Amino acid sequence: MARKRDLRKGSSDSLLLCLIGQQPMYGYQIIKELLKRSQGYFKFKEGTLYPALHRLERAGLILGRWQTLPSGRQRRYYYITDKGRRVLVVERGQWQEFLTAMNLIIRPART
Amino acid sequence: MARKRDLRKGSSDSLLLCLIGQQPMYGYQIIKELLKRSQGYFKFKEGTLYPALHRLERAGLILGRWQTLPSGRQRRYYYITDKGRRVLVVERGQWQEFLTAMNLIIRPART
DNA sequence: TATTATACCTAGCATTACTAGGTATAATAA
DNA sequence: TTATTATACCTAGTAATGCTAGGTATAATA
Repeated sequence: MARKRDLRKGSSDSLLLCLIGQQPMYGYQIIKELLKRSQGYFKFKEGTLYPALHRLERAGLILGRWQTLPSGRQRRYYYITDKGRRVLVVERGQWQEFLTAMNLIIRPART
Repeated sequence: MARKRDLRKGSSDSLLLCLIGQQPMYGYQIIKELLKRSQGYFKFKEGTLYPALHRLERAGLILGRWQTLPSGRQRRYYYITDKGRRVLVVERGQWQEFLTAMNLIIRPART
């Protein structure tokens, strides 16, 4: 049972949208940021992250722009779109509903 | 984006294990109970539930026993096993860790 | 008699996290 | 100088799982 892996299913896209909503970021940076901010919990793999970013961009929730550093290195920065912000609000609500429902089962009120 | 569906991925098995740990139940009853206790949130489909129960049984976390009602109708009651209880404790911890990590990203402490 | 509720099951689809590979440059260590 | 590590992007294919859509069968109700 790959529990930890599966727990993340369905929350990854929201997590990325939320993070990019706080500040534009590029892929490699997102991996490092999630690792740091979650105190080591979220170890996103590239095979998870990049396809997820492409999904979000195809859905119009984020927008990627190539940026060239003085060194010549290329980075693709992602920005949240207006649509992305609207979806983020909805997803926050859905996340809360999900938590509420989970708690009703996991911690049933004593009768 | 099938968000609600995906949010459940990875939590379904734990949810079922938790419920059966509270009281032995049969499949049809579990669907009704989850719907009732979650105030309408968890609408488990049969195509989700029964394969999940079989997974849990194959993993030795629950045990199914056929029971015949006076009417002659057959029900398969599932009981949590000792192994199931141990796994449940672990999964509870993993769930909490996951929530903690999510909150660190979603609700970053103001600096 | 027809419909609904009960009660179980499964094959196949869609989605997604991950493995394992690839390309390329810059910085650092040996 | 050369090798390694870090940075920075990408994708094909695999495994896992929720769901659709079908199936079987009985009991209760309209």
